[in-house]
Amino acid sequence: MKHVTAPRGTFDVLPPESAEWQELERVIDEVCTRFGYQEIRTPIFESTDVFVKPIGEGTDIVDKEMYTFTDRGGRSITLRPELTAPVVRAVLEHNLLQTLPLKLYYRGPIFRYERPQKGRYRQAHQWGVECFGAAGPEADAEIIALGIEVMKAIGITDYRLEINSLGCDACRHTYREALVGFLRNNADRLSETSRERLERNPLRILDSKEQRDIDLLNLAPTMDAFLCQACQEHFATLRTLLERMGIRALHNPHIVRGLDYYTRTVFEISSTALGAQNSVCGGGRYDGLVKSMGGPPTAGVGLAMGMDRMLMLARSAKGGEAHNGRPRVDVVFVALDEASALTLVPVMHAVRARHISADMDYTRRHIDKQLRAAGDSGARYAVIVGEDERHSAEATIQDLATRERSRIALEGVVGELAVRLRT
RNA sequence: GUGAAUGUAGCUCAGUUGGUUAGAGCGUCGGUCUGUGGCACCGAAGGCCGGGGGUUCAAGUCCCCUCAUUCACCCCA
Repeated sequence: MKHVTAPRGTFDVLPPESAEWQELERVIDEVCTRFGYQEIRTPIFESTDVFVKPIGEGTDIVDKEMYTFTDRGGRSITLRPELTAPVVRAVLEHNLLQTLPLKLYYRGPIFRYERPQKGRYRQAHQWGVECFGAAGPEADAEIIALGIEVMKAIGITDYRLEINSLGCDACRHTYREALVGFLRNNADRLSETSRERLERNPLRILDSKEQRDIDLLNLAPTMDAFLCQACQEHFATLRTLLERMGIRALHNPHIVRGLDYYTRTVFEISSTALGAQNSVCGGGRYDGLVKSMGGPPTAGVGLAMGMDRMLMLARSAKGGEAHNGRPRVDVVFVALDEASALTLVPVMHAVRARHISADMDYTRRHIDKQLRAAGDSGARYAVIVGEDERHSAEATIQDLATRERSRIALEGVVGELAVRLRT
């Protein structure tokens, strides 16, 4: 094994697994479109500034996880670690906020320099949606519903949706003071890492996994008591809407999210099937983000889902299927000699032109082997031509499930297959 | 970035207290069957035992380093 290998934390997607990715991408496109979102594609890399301010200094992503380098022109460039900030950048650059509300979705790779683990990669893949210009809770509800719709469509049923409100700038600030005050007084009961966070990013302590932190937090003041009237109403209406849409959401006052730009609604979807990396989806409202990036004050809500993790969940829900590594087509053409192959190639081309999937084994091996491979691959029909058929301008069509054979004129093959496969 | 476990054929894994030429099942390819599959039987290809160094008469096996994966922490998708 002296080959060059894929870089740490990256992976190749090979067939037949690549088909699962195509299916997931198709579902994302379909559902987002159905909900009135349009796709946006932004560059894989951006100016480093795009991420530093919006995500926030002091967050792990900015402090130690970004792939940042200087290009030949001396510019600081970063491989995108998430997509909300690049989307906002593009929206402002092209003045898309002229027509509100603006509803966009995206999917693609993101990069974070982390120690790899199951469900955590240096090149990961996310899809997500962003809705700009809608301040009301209907937008929050729509986005959560959209996320769940996508999960349902690929067969994920075992998950947990948790929501919380962080309040607006005003009420969050008062809460923050209260929380910090309380934690300072009890600093000796906090874990070491949380004591450090007390100065840099105190809200993050809320979702600590340390038992001693959890115990202490049960006594700490909670956000609910500090929400202003408007924030309270927003959150209450969101919960009512979700309930009326048949979406069960648990209120977890300890959800805070890792990025600085969230306001009011935050939510997370997780599954125990993923081990320690149990979060599949995260999102929330970021009413201050657009303005902080130099745009007009604009409300925004969004969500991001990890495609790698979704596929892991979809797989564990389905269970493994056996494949023999061959492409799956409906019709397999079998030529018994060179002349037959030359006769069959144009016929196969015509079949493919009729949107019927077809393939032919060009190795010209023994008919036994060809039929066996055809059967294993899951094909429905074999079209066989050898010396006999060629002399009478015919082909043998065999139903691979029933083994029934019949001979028909070569020129009738396309029509016959079209009819048989339609049922 | 911290701690731990594991790396043997394309895949899943055996390989004893160090001891001839490193094995099995599945898969792949060929044959039994000069033109009709899934079964069966026979055969073949495929390995610097993750990489490097060391101990030893002798290393897949013991020691050190390194790379990768997995698990937990951290963090998040």
